[in-house]
Amino acid sequence: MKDKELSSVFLFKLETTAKQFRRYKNRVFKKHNIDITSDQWILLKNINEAEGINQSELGIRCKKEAAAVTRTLDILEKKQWITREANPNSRRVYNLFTTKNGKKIIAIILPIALEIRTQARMNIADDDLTMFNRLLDEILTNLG
Amino acid sequence: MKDKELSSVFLFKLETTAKQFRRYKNRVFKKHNIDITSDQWILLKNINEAEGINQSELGIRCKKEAAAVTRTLDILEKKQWITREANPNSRRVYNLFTTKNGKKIIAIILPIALEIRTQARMNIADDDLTMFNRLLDEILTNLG
DNA sequence: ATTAAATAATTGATGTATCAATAATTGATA
DNA sequence: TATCAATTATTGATACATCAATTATTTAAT
Repeated sequence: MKDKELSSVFLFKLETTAKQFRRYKNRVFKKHNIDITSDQWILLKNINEAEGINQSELGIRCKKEAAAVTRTLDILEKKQWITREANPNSRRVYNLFTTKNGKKIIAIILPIALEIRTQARMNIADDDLTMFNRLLDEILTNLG
Repeated sequence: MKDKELSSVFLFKLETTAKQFRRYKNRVFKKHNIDITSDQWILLKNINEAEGINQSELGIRCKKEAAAVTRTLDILEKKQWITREANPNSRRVYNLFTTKNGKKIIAIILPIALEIRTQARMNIADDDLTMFNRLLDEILTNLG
């Protein structure tokens, strides 16, 4: 492949694959009749893994902007899967917790999420994934 | 790295890198005072590479849904960079063409787009890119 | 202690993604 | 040829991404 082609193809493919992955997750959730999106799931899971985390930390952890975090949390709150609790030490901060219902839906989704990951990496060896990760890191650095 | 980690890390990184790349492009365009987004650019460039193409073919080529194509073309049309011409053989179809202004902006953007690609693949060898492409194809197949 | 700077979260505006439904037209089939 | 199916494009609804601006609060500096 020519140089120019190689560079544009891999970047295009990077974007379309990421988009396809997101679409795939959303469809699998829907197929299981779970009313959640892939982005809502990322936040929900991460709150559960760090109960009490605040919004800005959650945004850093999930690589989402504060504005997006705010709005997606509104949805999760409406679904009663999380709560925002006032932080006793700072009135600016909300601490985030999953609710009982939240934990229920997490328990349902976890095995499905595993299936999704397994499917996505089918026929790809660990070594290749490691290499893949390294290249993604390199690209991220380049775009830093 | 543990198996589970490896699988979830690489998928997360795939998505965040794609997102970062998109953000990067938009910022570079803005920095050059060019009023275009990365998605508008993809469509504009592809119309130019296949003048007369119709919307559904353009969508396939750019891996975008018809609805998204329609709306982004509305924007490009408003900016007077493209036109939708009635197809004489089928009243359902519009043929897409870049305008004079469209070609002007394309000429301005092309070298910038090259810079972006060059920056993104800095310090990455062709062989690695080829391998990277193969893995992306594999993942795409898995999610097909 | 006051003022200035930084931080946490929200809101508004615009653009894109996706699904679902629809309109208009064309193609296939019986 | 009349009907049914497929195709092309659009629109509506909802969610997310991003930038910019704003509010409220906290921290730092003078």
